[in-house]
Amino acid sequence: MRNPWGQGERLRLEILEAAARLLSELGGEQGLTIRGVARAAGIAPASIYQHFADKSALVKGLIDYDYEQLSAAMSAAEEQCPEDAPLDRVRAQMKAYCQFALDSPGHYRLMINNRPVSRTGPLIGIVRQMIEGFERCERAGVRLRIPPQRAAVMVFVGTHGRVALWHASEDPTHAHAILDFVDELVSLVTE
Amino acid sequence: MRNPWGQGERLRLEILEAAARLLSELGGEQGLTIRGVARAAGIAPASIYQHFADKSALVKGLIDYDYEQLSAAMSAAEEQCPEDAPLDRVRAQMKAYCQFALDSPGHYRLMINNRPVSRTGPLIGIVRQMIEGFERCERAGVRLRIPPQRAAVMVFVGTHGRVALWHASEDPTHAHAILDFVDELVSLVTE
DNA sequence: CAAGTCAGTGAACGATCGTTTGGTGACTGG
DNA sequence: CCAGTCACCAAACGATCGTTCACTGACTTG
Repeated sequence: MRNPWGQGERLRLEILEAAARLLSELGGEQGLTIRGVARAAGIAPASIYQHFADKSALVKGLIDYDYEQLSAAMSAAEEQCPEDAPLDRVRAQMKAYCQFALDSPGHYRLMINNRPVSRTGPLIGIVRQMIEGFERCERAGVRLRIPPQRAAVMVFVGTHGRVALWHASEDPTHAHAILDFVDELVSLVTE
Repeated sequence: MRNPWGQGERLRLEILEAAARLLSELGGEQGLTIRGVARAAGIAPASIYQHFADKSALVKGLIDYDYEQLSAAMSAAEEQCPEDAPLDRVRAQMKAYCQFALDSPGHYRLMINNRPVSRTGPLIGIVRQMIEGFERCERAGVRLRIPPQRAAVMVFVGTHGRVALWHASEDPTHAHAILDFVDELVSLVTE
């Protein structure tokens, strides 16, 4: 008997990567089909079902895959900032969030719209990360106009709104405008 | 020859209203089909094509219909506020915007996602309305922390972000939380 | 009354989708 | 070598979709 975790798991990942590639090309979940993913992965549609129970399982796997990428990007951006500049760390985190949304609009929309924003979902984890960031700011002496929880929600929600409208735009302004918006949001919640 | 603008235009409206009803029930454009609209309107699917060239024309008509409703609701809310309280007028406008998005999530998402946010689109008109509101505030002596254009964009974008996340939530908090968020946004851009 | 116009319809076409099935070929342990 | 296991696939099924077409019946016009 062959080891089911050797080739098996590797192909599962290859399918997810093919799905991610396809979603990036499509720019939306319209057209993200079993047949399309199979074509992108170079296998037969029926083979998908060897690794995923059904389409919703594949989409769920893809979303988990994407959240890992986003979370890693945000952590990396944070750790690239000096420890003694907590506000810069918050800004860097949020800008990494934006960069992901700008680079992969299809993925971003899929994550937001196809995964209920529950109190235990991955999005809430990101917000909590932001809250901790603002709490560190306050402890470091940064004056906030509102409590750190509210500041984090405000910056996060505002950023999401800006990114969502950018996605809906037919004439996307340059990315730096979205990143500047993050700075503007942060400066609004600080004194 | 019968007058083509008698029964004809009336049935066009009935189809649009049936489509609006269906979209409200569905909660999303998934399932908003020619066949479904025809069933909701009590006619045959083929009859739709007597009034709309194709499905995209019907959707476009529905979106226009929705923007009229939203714009009217915002204007009505504004005019219900006293003339000498410009900040309250801005708040009332934005809350009417929220109320529409909360009452008709399917319509709201359709409007945002299926109509490119161009410099001449209906959404920009709403933003412009907000800008004028904040300019009136400034002339009336209200102190803003940022220029009125930026304040309007900030409040509008933040509100959209909050509403969009509410739509994605599986456990929708009560509507007043979203309306409070508008107040919080306004208080952030004022001194 | 006859001719013409037009909204409305039932039935079908072609495409696309998720999913299932039965079989094939490569590889395994004994 | 042989029986067993498993990944993989071609083909098909059933459903749903947008759209087209030939036809009908009611109405208007002359």
